[in-house]
Amino acid sequence: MDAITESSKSSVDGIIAALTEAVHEHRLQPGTKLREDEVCALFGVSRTIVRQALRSMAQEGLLTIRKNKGAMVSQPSLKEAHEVFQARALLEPSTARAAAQRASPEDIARLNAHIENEHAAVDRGEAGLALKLSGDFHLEIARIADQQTIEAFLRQLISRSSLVIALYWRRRNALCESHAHHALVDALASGDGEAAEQLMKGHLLDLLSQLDLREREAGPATLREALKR
Amino acid sequence: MDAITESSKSSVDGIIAALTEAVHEHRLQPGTKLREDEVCALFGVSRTIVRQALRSMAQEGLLTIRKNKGAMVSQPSLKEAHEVFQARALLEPSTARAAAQRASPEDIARLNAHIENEHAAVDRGEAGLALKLSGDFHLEIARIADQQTIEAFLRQLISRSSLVIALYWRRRNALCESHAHHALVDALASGDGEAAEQLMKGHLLDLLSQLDLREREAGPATLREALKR
DNA sequence: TGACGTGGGATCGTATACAATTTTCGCCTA
DNA sequence: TAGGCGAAAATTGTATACGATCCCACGTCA
Repeated sequence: MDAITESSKSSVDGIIAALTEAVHEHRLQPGTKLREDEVCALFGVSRTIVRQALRSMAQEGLLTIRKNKGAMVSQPSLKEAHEVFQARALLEPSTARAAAQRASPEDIARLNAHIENEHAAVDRGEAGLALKLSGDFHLEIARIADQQTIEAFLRQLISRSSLVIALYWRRRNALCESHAHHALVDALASGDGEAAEQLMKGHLLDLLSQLDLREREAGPATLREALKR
Repeated sequence: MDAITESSKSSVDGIIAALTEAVHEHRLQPGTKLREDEVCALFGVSRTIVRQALRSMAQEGLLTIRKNKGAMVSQPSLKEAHEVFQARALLEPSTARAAAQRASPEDIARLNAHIENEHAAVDRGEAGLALKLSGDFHLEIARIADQQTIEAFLRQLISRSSLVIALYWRRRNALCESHAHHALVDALASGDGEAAEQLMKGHLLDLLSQLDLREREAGPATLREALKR
């Protein structure tokens, strides 16, 4: 975790933003422990502020706090991973449909700029940044749909998707989903809600298929079992 | 706010539970201000704990906190009210379908007991309690579907529905939705997912139709306008 | 030598003290 | 008497102090 020096409206929000970004970009891996004093030193605030930030992120599912054990980046189970993508499958397609109805030329321009940035990040080999931008793309669609409630849920689901991807991503190279994003923008630009809904549904299924969510066979139950040659 | 004396696993969780229940039962109305010291005195804890509880509830949308102004029970706008029910319409029908596949006899018994309690509360004229139980019924279905992620979202949406109902409910007497709940249980008991999904969809539309979510015409813009006879 | 217990350091949980901001109310003036 | 100014009270925001719990290493004893 590098030195982070930023000024924000609220110290708490700033810490949340910085830590969340680090998780989204996979600079903070699932399982990483976040000691309060350490975060205090990094941001130059008291534990009061840091604890507010950590609790807030825990409520969003990004961190896990166990009593007297501190906070760590969450490690979603297989079941949780499935649930996250099932929830996204319920929310995002119809949101894309609504966005198609409302998208302004400025919105389309912004989305295209987003895709540009994704490409640039991929070209520079910054996979983490590309992943974060990909998430932002999905969020932007909810914003265009003008659905703040769903947008808030989606923000949470996309955050947790980052964790799922960190844990269960199959091939490390291929993150070539910008094709799908491009097709989506086309549908949005032409106001074709039905197409946007179907494309989003397919895109999410595609993402899901690139995860390795098969049940791991449980490791040896006993030490004796583990050592049996 | 009455005296609340309960022991819970965590003080914070206890306060959240008590305050949330009070909001659900409409004993705490939208707009009510919650001063920290007041809550401290009621529960016999320090402000540290109370502030944790208030912030947590604010993140769920139940309270609104403005900097240096304190916390109050949220007053959802018309737009927010629409969004809450739109989100429920996306999540609940398919959750009911999933629940129909998984419901055990014990689950059905529990749901029927729920409906009994609702009836009893209505008979005793405790409208607030009946409303809370009605919300719990919907949550129970998500629990049966074994979808913890969606259940968490639904918990939030149902909480906020309580606020919407407090603000926009049309007739104060008729809360006769137990018919709908009964039909839903029948569908769940017979494992008919399709029927459960449709019933839930209809039930939510029915609820929505009982709200008065028409746009209020804006009041006179100027004082002069307001005084014009 | 290894298992167990114990002490100290590290870390988290809660309460309190202090600072900043807002609200209230009395007083003065036009 | 209405309005505005200002000081004090009330309330929230942040930091710090203290207590509880956990973790690890060291030492003792079989």
